[in-house]
Amino acid sequence: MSAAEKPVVTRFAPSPTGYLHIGGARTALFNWLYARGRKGTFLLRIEDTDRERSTPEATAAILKGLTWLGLDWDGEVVSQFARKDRHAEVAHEMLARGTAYRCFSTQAEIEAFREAEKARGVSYPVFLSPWRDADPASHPDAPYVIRMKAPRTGETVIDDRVQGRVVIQNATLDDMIVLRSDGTPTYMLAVVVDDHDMGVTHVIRGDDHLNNAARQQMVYNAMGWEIPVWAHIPLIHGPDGKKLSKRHGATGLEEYQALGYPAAAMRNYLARLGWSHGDAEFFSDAEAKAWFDLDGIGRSAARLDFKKLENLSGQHIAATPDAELLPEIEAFLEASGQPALSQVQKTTLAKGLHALKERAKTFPDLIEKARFALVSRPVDIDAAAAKTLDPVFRGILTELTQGLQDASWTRETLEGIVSRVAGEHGVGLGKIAGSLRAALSGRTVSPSVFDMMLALGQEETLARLKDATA
RNA sequence: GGCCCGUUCGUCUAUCGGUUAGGACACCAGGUUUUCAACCUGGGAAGAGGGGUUCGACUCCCCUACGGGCUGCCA
Repeated sequence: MSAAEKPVVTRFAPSPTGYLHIGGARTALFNWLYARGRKGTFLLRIEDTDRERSTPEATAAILKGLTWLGLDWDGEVVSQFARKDRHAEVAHEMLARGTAYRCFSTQAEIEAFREAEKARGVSYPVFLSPWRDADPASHPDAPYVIRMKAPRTGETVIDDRVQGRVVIQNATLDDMIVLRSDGTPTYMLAVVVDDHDMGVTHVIRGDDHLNNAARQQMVYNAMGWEIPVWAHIPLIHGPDGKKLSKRHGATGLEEYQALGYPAAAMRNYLARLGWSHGDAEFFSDAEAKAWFDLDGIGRSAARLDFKKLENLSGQHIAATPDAELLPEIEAFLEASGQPALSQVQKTTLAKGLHALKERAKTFPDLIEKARFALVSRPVDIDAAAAKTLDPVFRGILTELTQGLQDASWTRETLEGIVSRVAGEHGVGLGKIAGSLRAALSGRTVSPSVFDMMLALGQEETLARLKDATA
């Protein structure tokens, strides 16, 4: 059974040298969707073999980011560093099989070689170790690295599900080091050993690894292991088409959380970046899992488009049931360091949510629009709103207040009363709504006045009206 | 420098030799409306350039340009 026929096992393997990059998040999403849509397994491995740059904080940030994005992994998180003995073991097995050899060339010698070659005009100096076929009896008692005995001629073909058939001339590749002189494994060895041991069937990763795949495939061959299905996906660029960097603002996943995009919207947006399923733009996780396929992945780099993310965000907020939305809003408040909602605020917000979510694009946007429900009396009325509360309209509002005193608190009744009062005074509904809006929210921009009255309740509504007309 | 990958509206993309090159976001105009949004209708907007192959190329091949990646005892 080939890797393509076995139960799917994918993995996300970030190196813990910083926050979870938006590009990495998408790679994780693709792996997750592929596995989850096929009843497969999605594993997580932290590539922490670079002891200089790896930090526990970065690992924690990555796990936190994935958790927020809703990408759950199976089993324990694997630490690549913890598996170093296994890596060394494989390197020595390669030695025993004759597919690797000890190389005693020093870094200084190799550097000197490269310099000399370049000076001679050789543009791609391939270091050929003199120890490749040396008699072990001639080995000095000195530090050495273990190099893979790579084929010198012919070509290595990467059969990639996204990039197609990619051919690399073996002559352009040197004998890569699999085990350093200090006995630690290099990345090229570690990934292969780990992917093999973890049973990974599909390697879905950024195309910055496309060239590496050729050398890694050689390790699979050297060990007689089955080659996984390769799928090298294009990278994500900033809005300007250039490589993603700090300068573009939001490059870390946690920044998107702080910006107030729902995780569901993030998954939807990221999935559409480089992948498509016909004309599907707005979809659920269930649909994404059912539709996601390697064939739908594009071959060119995509740019980040915050406008589209925002639009999708608004659609997801509107589509989320109130009962699920409220906890998400509270989580956002906490994540962005804002004060938690009081019981009263929560109750009022919950009642107005159905109307608010239709008009908000992000959580901060929703909070802003929910201002009327979050402030307490006396409501602060800004200058523009105060203009609508002139003596004439205050009189009308006073009358309206009386009319609302014993009203049954339903939309129909409220609309009836407000238009009746408007009619009696010969003013348009718009004018009276403006004053009402000012009294209830203190602003000239707010949700529908009826939605506000319903969310606020009779008691609070009347109290705010009395405050404004006093 | 070398090797590898890529190039359809401003952006994300559909198209898998024959379409008036479709959709979405954004933008513009109009409509609706108690404000703002939302919503509805309409509009402008694309195959990098040049050679082939073919009855016919956005689709296949080559070259150029541009963009990206790799080229470590980093991952």
